[in-house]
Amino acid sequence: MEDHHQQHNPPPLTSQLPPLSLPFLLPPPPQNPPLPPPYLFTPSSSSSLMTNPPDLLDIDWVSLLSGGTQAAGWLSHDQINSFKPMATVDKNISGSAGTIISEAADQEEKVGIKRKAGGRMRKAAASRPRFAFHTRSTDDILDDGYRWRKYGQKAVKNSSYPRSYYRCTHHTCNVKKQVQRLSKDTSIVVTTYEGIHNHPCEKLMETLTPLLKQMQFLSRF
DNA sequence: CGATTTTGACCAGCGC
DNA sequence: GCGCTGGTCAAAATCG
Repeated sequence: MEDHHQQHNPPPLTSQLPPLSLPFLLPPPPQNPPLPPPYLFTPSSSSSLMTNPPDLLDIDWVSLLSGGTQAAGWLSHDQINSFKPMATVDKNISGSAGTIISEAADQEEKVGIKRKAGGRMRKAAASRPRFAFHTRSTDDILDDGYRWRKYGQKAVKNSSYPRSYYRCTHHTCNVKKQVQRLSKDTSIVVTTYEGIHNHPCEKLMETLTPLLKQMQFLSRF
């Protein structure tokens, strides 16, 4: 890994700005179009995943980037494009679009899962927000601005492509995601997020820091 | 040399 | 109980 530009020394005025959060940056959710029907994701039955998916038109970046559990707003292509500067998401999905296809919080609670592996007890993932979405992309990895470390890969039934398991590299963050390419339509990548980031998006902050400095400078006049 | 990826092993849940 | 499957661990390999 190279530098992460962490030795930026912001001017004193930085501390006077309001705390930064993603919803602060996002436009209000549009009234239309209506939400598509929910597509439930059952961890133990990947074969039933995404039968009859909705059109691959829009992606719910509000939920995706804020780690929310609600498909609160469906964004137009223009709105998606307007987000390009705030994250490098578009780098890997340029010419592509995606959509939230499921929102399955409390799944593990429902089935009462307390897993073990390698002889160690795992933390029960109680009420971990979990949702999946499609992206049409040649790249398996969607650059969502966070840093991930791969901790496993598994061949799954009824799919000719393996499923990859990633964990957020931030020390205190326990967010995970699974990435899998659809065998039915190899141009589609299914990404499932589990949990909520408890830290800001590094790339987002990198992108915004110079902008904030500029705003601070201009606000002095 | 630290961070990340790869990959085989391990384990729990589920269906039969 | 047994086999199958999915999720995770951790040592080794690889990368930058």
